[in-house]
Amino acid sequence: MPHLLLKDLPRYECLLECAQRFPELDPSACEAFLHLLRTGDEGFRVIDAHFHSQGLSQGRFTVLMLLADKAGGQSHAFTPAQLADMAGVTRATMTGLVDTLERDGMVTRKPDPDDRRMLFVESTPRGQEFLGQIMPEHFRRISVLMSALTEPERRTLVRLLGKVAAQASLSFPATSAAAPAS
Amino acid sequence: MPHLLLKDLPRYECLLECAQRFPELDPSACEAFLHLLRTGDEGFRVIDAHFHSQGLSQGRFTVLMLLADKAGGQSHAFTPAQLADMAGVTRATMTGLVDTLERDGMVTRKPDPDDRRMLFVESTPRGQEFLGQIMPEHFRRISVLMSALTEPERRTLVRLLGKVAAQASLSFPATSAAAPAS
DNA sequence: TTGATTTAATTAGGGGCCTAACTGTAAGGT
DNA sequence: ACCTTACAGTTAGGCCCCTAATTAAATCAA
Repeated sequence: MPHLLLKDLPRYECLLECAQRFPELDPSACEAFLHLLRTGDEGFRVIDAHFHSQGLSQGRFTVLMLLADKAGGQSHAFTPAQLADMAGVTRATMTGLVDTLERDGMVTRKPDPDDRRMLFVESTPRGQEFLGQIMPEHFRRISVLMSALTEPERRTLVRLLGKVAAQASLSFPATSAAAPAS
Repeated sequence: MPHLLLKDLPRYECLLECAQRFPELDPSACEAFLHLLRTGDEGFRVIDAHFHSQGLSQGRFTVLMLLADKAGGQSHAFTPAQLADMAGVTRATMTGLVDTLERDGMVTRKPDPDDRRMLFVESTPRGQEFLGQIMPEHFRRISVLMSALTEPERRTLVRLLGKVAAQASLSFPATSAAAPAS
């Protein structure tokens, strides 16, 4: 599940040594990159452990969140295609997520009376209630995690991460995944 | 595969609104956390797309890296248990990774003459050569990604990420995965 | 020697994600 | 009407990761 499969990050001297064989290796870039992946994994691990202890997965949690977007306790209704697009997964994956959530009574599928190809996914009261029980601990974990940083540090982190994310989208667009040729 | 299943991060006002329902929600903490997960995902996506275009996965790449640790082109030899420990995956997962790598001629299993329960995994010359072809582009991608940051910014990022990772390990130790009750 | 315990690797089965192929429905051209 | 195209959701099959059970071998105690 983790992005980075290394329990211990290589030491900086190791990167320097490796850079002698590979001139493309920028040691400080590599170091920052490894820290990024590892810290992202750690953060994910913390919230994912909570989800799993509640029988949830990141994907199912996201779907419940998207369906619960409105305040007031009323549920949104989206088509699987809309959900897949918002969550950034394929429609096939969304079918599986909705299958599991429906099996557990968290959401329901309702046919669209106007277009028989389509259907709407809605959160059930039970799904809403379940989400409401999960969220406080979820937010608490995030707060604890980020309590390591002061407010100015958080702003700095967001700014630096934003630069990297922008660079990624710019230099390696997500569309078509792996487009080597041309 | 991604950690964060949200194409677009919620706007800050949205977090503020949500915080009225959930007092545990620390908006600036949440914002920083979401940026961390998203940027980690983006970075991973960039290198993973490269791996996939070469028929590799993150796990198999890591195994090849671990086996190629020595300079001079000679391969290390580790047991599956050692590899699993270094990579931070289970032994069962390592069995599968070595299976695939062996099928593709990248590594070989060699029995331990002293202990017939054990075996050593070694990289083949083909595996070494393949890795040598992959690495330059791998490092180039990391360099491009991190070219968004200056040297001082990289150091700041590493420092801030280190704080968060330390907090994660401290407050939510990895051992036992989900340990809710004290 | 024999039996119990520990340890190595594997197998079995499951979940989540993917791509590609399929089914049913709507819409457009002739 | 008819046929083609486009599009909704699903199914089929695969990879990667997991946990739990299994098999084989070493070790230790009677």
